[in-house]
Amino acid sequence: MGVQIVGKDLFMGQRAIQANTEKLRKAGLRPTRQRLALAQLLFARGDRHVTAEGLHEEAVSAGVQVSLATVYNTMHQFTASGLLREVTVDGTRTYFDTNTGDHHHFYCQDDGTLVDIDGDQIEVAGVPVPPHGAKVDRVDVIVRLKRR
Amino acid sequence: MGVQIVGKDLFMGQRAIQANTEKLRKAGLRPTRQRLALAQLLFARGDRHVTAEGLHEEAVSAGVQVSLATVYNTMHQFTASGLLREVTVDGTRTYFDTNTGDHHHFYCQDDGTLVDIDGDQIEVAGVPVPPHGAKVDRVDVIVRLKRR
DNA sequence: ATTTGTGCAAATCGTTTGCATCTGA
DNA sequence: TCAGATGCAAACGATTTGCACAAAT
Repeated sequence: MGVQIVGKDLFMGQRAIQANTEKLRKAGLRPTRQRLALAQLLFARGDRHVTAEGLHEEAVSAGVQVSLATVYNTMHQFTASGLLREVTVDGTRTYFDTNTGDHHHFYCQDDGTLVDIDGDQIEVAGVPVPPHGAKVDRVDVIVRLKRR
Repeated sequence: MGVQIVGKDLFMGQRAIQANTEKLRKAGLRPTRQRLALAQLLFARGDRHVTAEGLHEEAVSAGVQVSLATVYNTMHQFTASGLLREVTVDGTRTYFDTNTGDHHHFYCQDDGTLVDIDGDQIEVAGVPVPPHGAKVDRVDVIVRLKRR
């Protein structure tokens, strides 16, 4: 007991299933097996930065049966529902961030690593008034790092 | 007089050719016909944000014979030489910015437009010390806009 | 039962590369 | 002359899409 079989995937505890089910429901998404499993991988351990490809590999090696296309779809749905946030730093790959709060990023250009910077730490002053008919959606600060 | 034929392209004045030739030489690049033409398109009128695809179209409709592959190569060479700067905002396309000085950007998410924000205007305070062995290469601020 | 999600494989898009051919110094 | 630049077309990798099938309410 305490472990329920989700399809063929037995890595989620009863608690986790309930928590994620509720999280998905609140976001207006049906708690399917794949979404539950992906949510578990994404949200179980703190803040993460993942690519679709990366999450797919993780899922597969955790024994979750899910296609790469579904991972892409799911991550976009999660993003649209506010469960994830897209981070664009590199052009060649899209990162998804499980931290949807106010924060910024270090981006290590040498190895493609992302590290959060708390929103409280950085202050951006002097943002000009947006052009006519537009309003500020978000301000992203990316601190690009290179090897010393 | 005043207009020299560059291959089949007669849109560059003698002055422009000389100016761009020198600019390329200083950057350590041989002033070929294509590079001269692209430099002219890029640098003739103030600060610009261009995609490779966009610049290629411009070149073609200006009567410049150049392939898309060469435009890509050239823009990367210009970037490596400090004549251009790459701006990553969208993931699906790479923008090149003729403004290589200290500045930031408005990004209009609805139509993909970029607008410069002067470096003096914005101040970023509180950037944490970079992780071990890394140093700050650059700080990018992207103000994402949406329609009001 | 009806709506919504999933998987697969093919299509797409921007970008890069290999290589034979030109061209500027 | 001859390193360096160009063009073309093919290769590429990440992402998206169309559609038949499966699962959730």
